[in-house]
Amino acid sequence: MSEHPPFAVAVDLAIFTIRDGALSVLLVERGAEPFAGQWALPGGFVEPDEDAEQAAWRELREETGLDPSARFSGHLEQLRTYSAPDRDPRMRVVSVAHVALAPDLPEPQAGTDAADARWWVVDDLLSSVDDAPDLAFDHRQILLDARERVRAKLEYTTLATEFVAEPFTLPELRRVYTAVWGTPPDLGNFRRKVLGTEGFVVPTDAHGSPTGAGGRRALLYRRGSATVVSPPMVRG
Amino acid sequence: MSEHPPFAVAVDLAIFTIRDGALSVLLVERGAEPFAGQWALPGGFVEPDEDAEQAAWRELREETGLDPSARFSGHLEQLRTYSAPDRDPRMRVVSVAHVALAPDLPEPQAGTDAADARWWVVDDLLSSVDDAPDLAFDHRQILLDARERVRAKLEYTTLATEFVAEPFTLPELRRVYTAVWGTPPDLGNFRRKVLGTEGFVVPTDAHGSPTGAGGRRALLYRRGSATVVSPPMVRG
DNA sequence: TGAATAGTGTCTGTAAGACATTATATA
DNA sequence: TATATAATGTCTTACAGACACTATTCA
Repeated sequence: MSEHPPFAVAVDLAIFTIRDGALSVLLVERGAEPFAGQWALPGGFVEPDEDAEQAAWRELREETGLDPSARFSGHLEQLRTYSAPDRDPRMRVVSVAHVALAPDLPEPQAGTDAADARWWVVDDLLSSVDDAPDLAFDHRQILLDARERVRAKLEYTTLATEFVAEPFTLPELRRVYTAVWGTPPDLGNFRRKVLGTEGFVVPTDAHGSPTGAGGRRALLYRRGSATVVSPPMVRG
Repeated sequence: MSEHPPFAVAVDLAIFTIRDGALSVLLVERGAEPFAGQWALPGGFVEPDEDAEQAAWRELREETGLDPSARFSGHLEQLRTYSAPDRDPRMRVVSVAHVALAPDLPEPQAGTDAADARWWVVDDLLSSVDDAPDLAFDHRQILLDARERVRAKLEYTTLATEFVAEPFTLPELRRVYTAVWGTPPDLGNFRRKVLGTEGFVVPTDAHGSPTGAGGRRALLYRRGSATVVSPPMVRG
């Protein structure tokens, strides 16, 4: 036990957002071996003076091209660590995977060692549609676990509000659940649950913009201070 | 980003059991620096040919002195990874912490580099009672997170059955919840929930042993195939 | 018989499921 | 006006909370 073989420690990120009503994830096309030309979750190595969470924040800023000084609107949390001995053909690398949620980020920029970067519809990636790429490393498994984490957390937390920009309407928030769970929660019951959970959302006195297709204009809300929903919302 | 500084990767284990009605955790007294003489969670370095989970199983067998060939009755799962740059004064070590649950294990044996090993009542360790020791490294934080994981998982999974040896009685199972949550669930409601959840427990036709103090003898059950409890049990 | 423990039954309140209905906007 | 969307209301059912009651064992 006095041995401690050298490892590299990396972070990988599943950065989710809702685009066109679909849960989407940011992938980068690898420019270097291994898996050059294949799509992968963004990530990088942990530096000597930072912990995994700091490294994840740094990668998040780099990959999304956000101003480092700008306050990130969204959520970042550790998912789990992947450590199969052969998960990277070059050497022994353990990856501390993270999940990030954000409202409508700008179109991504290809990073320094990425050939390209773009948003993908998660269900397309995971249900093996025709033109869905194989993901590099064990990133398909990470993405599966990350999606399940997000699905589960929508049930018993207020995390869904991290997917919408403030101020937001309840129909917008409901579309988050629809995208993540694949089926829309009942309109009336959804409103009852959200508005009946103290601190889930706080009302403003303003109305949203016209919907474009006609129809009543929705009221606007901001995030409340509550983080847990008890009893949980249930998946349709 | 082509650098990847060398790290050591370790696993640490919070091994829980119920002893004398109290949630208890196995600690080892460190025999070597750093933190020699202090109490710590058992753990060790990940070997080149194994992943973190395999390393955790190996450490679990070593620390509990179980026959490696014997089937372990219990549960092991990854908790989270701790990676603060200064968490080990010797060098850069990231630790993939795990949680293990087991019914009444035998008294532990001190391992090769541990001066001693014993069970501690978790609440005594975490509420800073007089003779409660400071834990080595960041193990107090790991233990806090591990306890919260166990508390939460009792709510929405059948994990409590991993704390009792088969066959078991419902009063025994109820004492698990009492120990973990600190307050006993209502007797009748507890039975209704457990028996009403398909596959939580399966009845046998046998009765348990006399209680010693008089009283009706409880029926015996085995674990069912269900893993989730929905809607969840709620903490008293 | 009385104390201790295991097990059953019942009333009540809360909240979810499944709708129907009303309100406000645009074309 | 018709249509589309947002918001509210209502009836029913499932289930948890609280607690009373019965059953079985030992001293």
